[in-house]
Amino acid sequence: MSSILQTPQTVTTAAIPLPASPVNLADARIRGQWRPSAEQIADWSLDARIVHMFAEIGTPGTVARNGELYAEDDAVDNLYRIESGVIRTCKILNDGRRQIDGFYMAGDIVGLEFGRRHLYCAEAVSRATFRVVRMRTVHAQIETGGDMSCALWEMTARELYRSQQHILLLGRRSAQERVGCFLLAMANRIVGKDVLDTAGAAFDLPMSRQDMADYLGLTIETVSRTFTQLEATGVIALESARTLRLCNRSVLREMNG
Amino acid sequence: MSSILQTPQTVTTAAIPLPASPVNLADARIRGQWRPSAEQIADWSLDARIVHMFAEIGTPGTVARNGELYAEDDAVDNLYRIESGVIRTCKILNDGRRQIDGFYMAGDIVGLEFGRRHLYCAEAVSRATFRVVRMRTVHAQIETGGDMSCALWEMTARELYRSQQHILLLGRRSAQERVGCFLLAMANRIVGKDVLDTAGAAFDLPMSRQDMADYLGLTIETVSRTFTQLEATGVIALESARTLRLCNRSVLREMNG
DNA sequence: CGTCGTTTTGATCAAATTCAAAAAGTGTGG
DNA sequence: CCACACTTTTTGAATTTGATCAAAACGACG
Repeated sequence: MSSILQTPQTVTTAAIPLPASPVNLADARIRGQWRPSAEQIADWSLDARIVHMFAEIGTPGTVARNGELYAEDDAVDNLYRIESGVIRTCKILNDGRRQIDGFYMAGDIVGLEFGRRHLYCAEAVSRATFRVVRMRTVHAQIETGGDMSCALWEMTARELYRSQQHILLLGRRSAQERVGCFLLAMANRIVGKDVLDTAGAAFDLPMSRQDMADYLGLTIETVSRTFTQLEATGVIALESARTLRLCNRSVLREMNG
Repeated sequence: MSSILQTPQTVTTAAIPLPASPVNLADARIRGQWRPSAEQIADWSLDARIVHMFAEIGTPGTVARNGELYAEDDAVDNLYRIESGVIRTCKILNDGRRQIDGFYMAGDIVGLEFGRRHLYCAEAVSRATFRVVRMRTVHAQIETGGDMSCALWEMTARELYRSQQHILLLGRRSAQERVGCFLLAMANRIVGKDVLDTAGAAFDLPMSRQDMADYLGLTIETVSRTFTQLEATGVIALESARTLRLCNRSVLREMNG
């Protein structure tokens, strides 16, 4: 395919300056890992339509700790919106190794897959409450031509983003970095994004060391030891096994690469 | 819909300023990883609408080896459909560590993200040809109410599926298992799914050991040694560094867990 | 108080990385 | 076709990280 004409419009190379952007790139790079840039997040405002759908036609429910929302290979026919508690999605290899794919908390949507059957199961880390709608209903809404399918796309894209960050975490990071990134992300998630510099805010980790290990691709002992190290170096302070404070966020942020 | 753009475009490649840093640049990601169940795959027939869109309004283009389709943080404004060659998507941490997110081959769609800016860059493992359409055009199609948004959802869901498999690979598998799974997936992708038991078919790996290492979260040395081991145990046969045959697929399949 | 599940700590061990160098493969120009 | 430069791949030895095995400490709860 010999082409003589080069249209500079489409394909950019490293040599071509990026379009001017309000976002400081260096900054974006620093926090690239766990938090999408503010800009990115803004783009992803979850369609209010989804929220309303759950509020209006969702059926409330609860799961006890370790209870199952659905199992691996179950048909995909419900969509859940978590209202309280924490859900984990995970897969168990045939020799017993477990990989946790993600943790879902209030406001998160669980159960969204395009295929017919679930690849991962969904279980409650702690007792959780939620609302369910049937996928059939969601599909019906799509048929009506609203922008429901766009909302589904958005949600799936967000999941994809999380997965990609997770890949980065598992592929190229040390145990310290994994735990550090995880804690920073959890803190942001739990105490909120606005208290970035309120180093003092203590919060509770909802999941066990084993859950963290299975999310981070480490053993429970390594996770525990890493906590001890991070405490020894003053990066975090443990008030109890599950309650901690981030004392040095900049160190944690650096771990983000 | 008459095509507005018909001029083939070429991305200059030889001139791409790849810093000759000590950092090794490895290549990209694999589509069709880890075999979804046949059922799963069947559900995911890619909307023919997308294919036709590229055929009709896509602008052809090429990238040379190591050339860039887009960089990290570039605006998301094109969608690419690969026609030949291999593309990798990857991210480089600030200390030079690289993670390859996926490898894309003929028929795959590259560049799909919901956010405004790319999280990963896309580079050519080998000279590649493709067709581009502007995201703006795609969005316009969505507005018209067709099922384009459903197709986008489908594609994103497929990406998500692959990412999740990748997580499983990186989180809980040994070097041998990683390489084994990878080779099986590549063989399925390259020689086709129908020759599952044609153990003898030799095929070429399009990417370097470094690329594989960066995809698998290993070092290049470990990948190389693992090849040697797999050959020694008769699981694979290496005709040259890049050409191989899978001699014992059942062993490889077991590595999948 | 005793039991059970979780977390921490300790002592090895193994897998993968790192550092270093040789070998094999590619491309160029004479 | 060969020599030379350069890149990719393989191999070796030493080192490091995290895993494994084992047991103690801690906490919640009947």
